[in-house]
Amino acid sequence: MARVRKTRDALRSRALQRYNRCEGVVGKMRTTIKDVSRVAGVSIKTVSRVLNKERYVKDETRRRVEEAVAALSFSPSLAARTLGGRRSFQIALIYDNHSPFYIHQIQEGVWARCREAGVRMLAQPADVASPTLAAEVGGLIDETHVDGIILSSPVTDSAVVLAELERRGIPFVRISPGTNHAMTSSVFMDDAQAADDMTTHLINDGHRRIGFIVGHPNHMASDQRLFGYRRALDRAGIAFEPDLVRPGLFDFASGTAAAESLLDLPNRPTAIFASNDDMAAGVLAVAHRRDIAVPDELSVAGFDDTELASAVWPPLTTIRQPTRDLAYSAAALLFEGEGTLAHRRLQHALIVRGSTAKRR
Amino acid sequence: MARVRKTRDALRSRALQRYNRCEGVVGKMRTTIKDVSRVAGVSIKTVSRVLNKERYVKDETRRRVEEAVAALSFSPSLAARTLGGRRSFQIALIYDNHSPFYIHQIQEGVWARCREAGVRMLAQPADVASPTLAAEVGGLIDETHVDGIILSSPVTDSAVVLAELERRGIPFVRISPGTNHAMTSSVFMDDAQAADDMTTHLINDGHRRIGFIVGHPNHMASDQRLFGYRRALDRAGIAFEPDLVRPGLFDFASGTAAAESLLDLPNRPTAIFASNDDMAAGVLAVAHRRDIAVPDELSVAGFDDTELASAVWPPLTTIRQPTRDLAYSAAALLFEGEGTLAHRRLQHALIVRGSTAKRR
DNA sequence: CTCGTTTATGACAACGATGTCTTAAATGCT
DNA sequence: AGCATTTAAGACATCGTTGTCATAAACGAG
Repeated sequence: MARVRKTRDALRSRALQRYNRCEGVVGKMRTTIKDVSRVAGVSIKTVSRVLNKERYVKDETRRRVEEAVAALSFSPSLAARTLGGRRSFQIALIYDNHSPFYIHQIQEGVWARCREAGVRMLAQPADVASPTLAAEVGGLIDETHVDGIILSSPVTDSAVVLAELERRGIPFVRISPGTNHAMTSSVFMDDAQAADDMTTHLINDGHRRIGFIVGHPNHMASDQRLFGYRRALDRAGIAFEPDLVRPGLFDFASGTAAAESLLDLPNRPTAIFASNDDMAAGVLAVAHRRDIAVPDELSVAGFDDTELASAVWPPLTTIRQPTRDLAYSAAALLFEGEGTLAHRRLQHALIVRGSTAKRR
Repeated sequence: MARVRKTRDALRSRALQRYNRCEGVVGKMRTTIKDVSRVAGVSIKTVSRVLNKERYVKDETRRRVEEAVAALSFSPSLAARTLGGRRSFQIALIYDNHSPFYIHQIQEGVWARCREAGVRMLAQPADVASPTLAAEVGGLIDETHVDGIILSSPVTDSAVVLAELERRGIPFVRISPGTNHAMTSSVFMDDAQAADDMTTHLINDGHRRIGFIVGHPNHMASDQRLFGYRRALDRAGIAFEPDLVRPGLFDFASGTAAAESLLDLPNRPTAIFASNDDMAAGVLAVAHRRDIAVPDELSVAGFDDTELASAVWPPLTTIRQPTRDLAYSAAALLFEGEGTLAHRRLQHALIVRGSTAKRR
């Protein structure tokens, strides 16, 4: 037995040497499963089995193959796997979001889960306003054979994209969708409740005139945050004043514009709640420019708790949205979900920092 | 002639109908080049020629094929193209950078150029400190067959990665490399000159004690910026004081830490120049906290001109680094370069905003 | 001890494109 | 008109895996 083993090992070792020599001479040919099978002394199918952790491989055989893989530092061709098999080991993350912080966290979260699963992530920017969006998504799927898709807001609510995905029956998960919650798998937080929490916090601080800057109209979350703001006012018995609500686009510039007009009001608000941190930073800038002390004369609140929230002065009271975790969970759902419908709600948190204070 | 044409068209039209019917019945089989060839009434090779814009296809034939492609909304399988052909229509962008703003712009730029070229971009986070980095990059190349690679700082200066890429002879371009400029294709700006410009600007404003916060030690640009700072001091005949230089990590927290210690000095600086905007924002926060007026009592300067620079108060005087353009150019170089060595230097700009002022 | 079942492995086709080679028709030149 | 060259299109092998099927050995039950 030991004798036989030794001979076999010797044979394999010689095969390895031959292989190495060849590589030196011929130049650079790709290392393939065939090379591995030769070195390990098994068929390519067996190597494939080991690679895919299939059953019915003897421990001893598995060991030999794994050794060969390591010795040749072999990485199987995704293209071949995709073409031959039923999986592509790739998923796509489709987003159209203009906040770098936000999408950075989304990418991070999805990527982390993909890495664990040994799956590649294709980050795909898109334009929800484009009339060719559905075709582009379809093309992406055809080209790459992705096994699944993760949609980030606002692509989550593009009817044409959803229809295209349904038509193809490709698994997908939505991150913070605004519509049809029940129809597809998704991960989300309660935007309305979060906005309600923040508004209530401001009310508890004695504020009665609270300005609100709405988010980008493409994002369903914008409506929900506005809804939460109104609900909190209602509950507190404070009349809703349309004048105190201004449109925004989730970016700094629209935040400053909205702040200017809010602070121009004859009876200006004592607090401004912006639908995200970027716009809240815009409010802070306007306040500074006009020498309005924050938080003494004006409380300012944001939403998202991106890095920006702590980078401005004073640091923003904001809602911590578990962005990275949402993304991670979305990927997890995609991998574990196996086509079943599932939902995951993650908790938000009210983060109180220096930009808000009791009304004086 | 017209008769023949008509008959042909009729035949093709019927083929298309048959195809559509089949799809309805059988379910969802991928649309392949074969389907296109059937509908267009040509061989698959001819379709392939049209797809790849090869010569030797009659205009009339090309038209027919293009019509068929459109009618079936066919997108060729990247996996098959990769496996069969010599190109993969994919490149990888490898980065390890903790500033979301920065990498967002890098991704944006590379992606824009890729889109023009009809090439997919694989965004690949990495860890320069990881001992397995080279192996991971090698694995990436083997798995995906990428046609080329773009390296973003600090991966640009990982000796093991560079060696791996050279060994494989895969085309690559570096964005803002710190070392061996001449050896590989790259796009960059003059970090030393930019830091020199900023320092000189502060000196011209009457500042003599200028604090400096160094960037992340992994980034070669950090050294160069420090070098530019020293050069400007030298030229102005100002003695270099090691006490005025503090280490940083390119993030907000390290900026505040450095600022704290600089402002604790018995004879504190009248200006602080941070090696990037995130750290400069940290300086601003500390100044606010200590009630040090910016820019009246303290001038603060950043570097990069990310969105953060305009989102803080006062907006930062900074160096505009053409990040997006660097990335775009890097991709352009990769596509046009054809293996030749090339370099592209892009201009930086000194952006003066409210965070710096003449020394009082 | 025999027979069905599980375990373990290999042979071979298939995936959907491109590369190479072949062939036929059209064109240009004497 | 005759021949070389260019243009145009197809047949078929190929890329590197996985899926399917076949087959042999080991195992368990009666």
